[in-house]
Amino acid sequence: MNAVATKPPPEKSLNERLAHSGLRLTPQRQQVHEVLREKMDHPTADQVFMRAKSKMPEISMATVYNCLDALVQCGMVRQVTLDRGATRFCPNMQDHSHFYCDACGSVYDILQTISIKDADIKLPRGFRLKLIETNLHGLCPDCVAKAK
Amino acid sequence: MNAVATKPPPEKSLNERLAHSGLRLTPQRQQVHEVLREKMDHPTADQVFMRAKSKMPEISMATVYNCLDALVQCGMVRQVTLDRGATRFCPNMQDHSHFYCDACGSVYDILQTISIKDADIKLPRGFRLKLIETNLHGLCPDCVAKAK
DNA sequence: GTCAAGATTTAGAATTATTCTAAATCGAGT
DNA sequence: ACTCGATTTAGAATAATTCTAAATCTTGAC
Repeated sequence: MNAVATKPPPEKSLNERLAHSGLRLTPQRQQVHEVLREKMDHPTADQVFMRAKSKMPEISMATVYNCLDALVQCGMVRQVTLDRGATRFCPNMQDHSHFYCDACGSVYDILQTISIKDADIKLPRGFRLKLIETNLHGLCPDCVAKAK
Repeated sequence: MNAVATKPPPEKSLNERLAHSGLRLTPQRQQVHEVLREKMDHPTADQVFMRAKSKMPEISMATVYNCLDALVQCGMVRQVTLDRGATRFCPNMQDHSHFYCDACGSVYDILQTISIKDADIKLPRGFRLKLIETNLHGLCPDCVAKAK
């Protein structure tokens, strides 16, 4: 071992971000983060639990949910789908997208979409693109008003 | 009553679409569809159930799910979020979007997004847009290969 | 260093969302 | 009227997530 700074330890940034959100760096949070980085296959909470458990057998499901929430909150992890909760349905078959109010959870139809042509998405070889789903997130007029 | 064709009955199109998918027009399916069109607030299955139940007290939750599935299948209704199932997580905080394989359910990172500027979305007055989530749907290379 | 306060973890129960099952009913075509 | 397959129903089962209360850990004040 030498005393010279080598690589910055990868946890540094995690610690900083947690701290910035008023959260502590714990072995469980580290472990969950590590599991996610190890195999970036977009696992479910349950898969994360099983993988973390193999390294840290005492970890519980509730902790995995807590850790995931903490990591999302401090910006180290994204939820692939921003919703958690019941599926919603819409009888409007016109081409349109949805605006989600992050404050009150309501959903509005927005009569504008991004077409596959306009988007000009370059996919890796072999993928067949059928549809682009565009979800807009922000505040609805009511919640903008309340936010003052 | 007269024999002259007046307005085409609104069920016509529903019936046709159901038929086209090999499904029958039933009072329950009509009712569920009507509930959705009556108040286009993107209700959950449970909300649809309660609203339908007030007009048709014997309807069951299982039927509401069946009807919603039938309506989605025949193209009369959209699921606001295309996922049903567990939330997935992703440690990649680079700006990117997700490709969902509709056949096998796997998710891939696509290092390209549509920025708020590029999208040039015109929202009604009062909305504050914070983020655009773009989800790509189609077939992954493996499933394209299998599809032959 | 010791202690109190607050944060975190834990197991398990509770809740919520969805799917499954098996029996009853319905409806189209004969 | 009869049959067959589709549909509906109630309720059980499963899956996903959240809640609860007790135990444990950490940090900062002394």
